Amino acid sequence: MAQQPMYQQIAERLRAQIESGELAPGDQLPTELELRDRYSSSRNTIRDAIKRLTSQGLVETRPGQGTFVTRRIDPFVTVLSGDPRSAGHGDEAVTYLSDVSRSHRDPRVTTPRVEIQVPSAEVFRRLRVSSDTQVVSRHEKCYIDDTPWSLRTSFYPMDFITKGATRLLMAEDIPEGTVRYLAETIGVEQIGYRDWITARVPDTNEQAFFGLAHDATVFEIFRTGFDQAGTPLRVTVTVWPADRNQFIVNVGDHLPDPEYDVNVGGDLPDTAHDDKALSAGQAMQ
Amino acid sequence: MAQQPMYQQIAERLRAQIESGELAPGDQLPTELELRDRYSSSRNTIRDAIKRLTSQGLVETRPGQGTFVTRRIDPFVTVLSGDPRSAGHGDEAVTYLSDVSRSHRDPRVTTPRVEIQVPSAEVFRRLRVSSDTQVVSRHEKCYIDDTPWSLRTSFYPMDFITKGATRLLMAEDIPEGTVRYLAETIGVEQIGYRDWITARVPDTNEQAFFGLAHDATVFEIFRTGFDQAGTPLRVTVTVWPADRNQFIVNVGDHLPDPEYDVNVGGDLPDTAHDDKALSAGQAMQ
DNA sequence: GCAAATTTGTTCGTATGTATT
DNA sequence: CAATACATACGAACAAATTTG
Repeated sequence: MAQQPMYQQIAERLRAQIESGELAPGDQLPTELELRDRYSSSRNTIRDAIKRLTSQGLVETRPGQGTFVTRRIDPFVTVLSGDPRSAGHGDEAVTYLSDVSRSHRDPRVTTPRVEIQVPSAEVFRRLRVSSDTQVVSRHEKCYIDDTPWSLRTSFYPMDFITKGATRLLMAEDIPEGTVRYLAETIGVEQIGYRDWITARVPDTNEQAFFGLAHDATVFEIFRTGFDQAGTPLRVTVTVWPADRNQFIVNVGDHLPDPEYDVNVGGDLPDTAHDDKALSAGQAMQ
Repeated sequence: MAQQPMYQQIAERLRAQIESGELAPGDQLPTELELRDRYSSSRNTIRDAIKRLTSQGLVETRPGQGTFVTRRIDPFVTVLSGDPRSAGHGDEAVTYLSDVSRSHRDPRVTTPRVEIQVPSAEVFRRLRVSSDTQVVSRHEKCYIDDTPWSLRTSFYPMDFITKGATRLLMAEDIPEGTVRYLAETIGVEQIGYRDWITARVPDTNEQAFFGLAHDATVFEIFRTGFDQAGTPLRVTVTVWPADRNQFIVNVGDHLPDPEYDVNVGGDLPDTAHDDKALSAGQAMQ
């Protein structure tokens, strides 16, 4: 029976203190030197233990300051199953997990940055243009309450411009939504869309914008809009940090309000994931 | 202009070799001692570099053997937007990214492990039972081609049993599906469901079952089924490793086949995420 | 505004343990 | 059993970021 390495044991003991509430969100952990003395080990072993907690999002370290128990953000909950004929990205309904903070939320989107470019393989496949074709891209940064929320880039075929949808090229918001604008201007109507959901680590830009560690997780959702002929009219790629975003898909009509799922039990759940209870339900046979 | 630390520079150089194909999937990297000599650093610095690549899923190390470029699994693609009246978890359509391997796929589900238990907070809130209520749980392990694919646990209210749906307690598959069984036996019909999508790190059981590192990512999807009265009739929690699973949500009718999104360009895309091309589209202003 | 103290980040060296071939 | 390769652990020194006096 091999015993666990020291740094994992220390990580477990610190984790227990965090999950028991002995170390509350926002609290500073003892310094590395204090922990070294407390656990009679070396500073490097303590650092290995803290790295484990960091990569699981339980703590975050700030150079020159210390290590702190992560304050979890009340997650933003986005409904992906919207109106097939109108929904662009940005038109999604956003719900919140807790009642208390709902009224304080303030979504904000930057003015789009417009580019003519040759898109990535993932995009041109979905837009069904050949790999050396230029397209129009519109890139926006989304915030809620000044917290970086998502990065969104939409791609449109170039011939929408030549057909008259010239406002796609303007670096300004299209208040009525690009879907309606395309319908009114060049008669291209969206009859539905498909979301393709993946997860990966953030690249350097995303780390900087969202303030994420290099080993954090982001959702990357590809939304392809289709017209009457089943032709893609748009591909929107949105990147969302997994530490502050969740998604809902409703299938069928007349479902109860999602918020009803949340607060019925009375108190809010722990902000941390309830690994223990779930593990009990899913223990190996 | 601060220069990057050595271990990050080395990680970048190794990453470049991997993404250029100079180091192909499955290839062994030079040993830590060889890399130490090649980059004139210490073994610990090399190990820090490799840790970065490991946490991003680019390489995996095997004690006693070496470090190898990750072979990416051809992802399993699951459609979440199914038939509102019938879909349980397990009835989803599964698509595959590449044509070549499609015919070789062989999904398999274990015999359910049935328990009477008090569920986690996340579950009892969604099932709308009070926090000390017992429910029936049915837990299954799902494989595709003998690759661990997902862990699924469904929770049903206890009074379904007393009303006559006793097969929920049997540790055996319900071939027609539990949704139809409940409709035929006790007249509880599902009119729709809601999926709630989150991502987190795997717990110890999940690491062991899926063969994941402690800092990998799993999707956790809560599916709540609702009956005619808008009452939850079932909550299914499914855990899917992010390295081998993607999801599709179709909104609107008559969308083209998802597979059409994939192979039109001819060749398959790189198995690695195309960070570069996307970053170019999303660079900071 | 500056210097000192504190705290984490990086890098090296070394030794020993464990897994695999 | 021996050789190889990664894993753990300790110690040390200096760098960089932040706070404090």
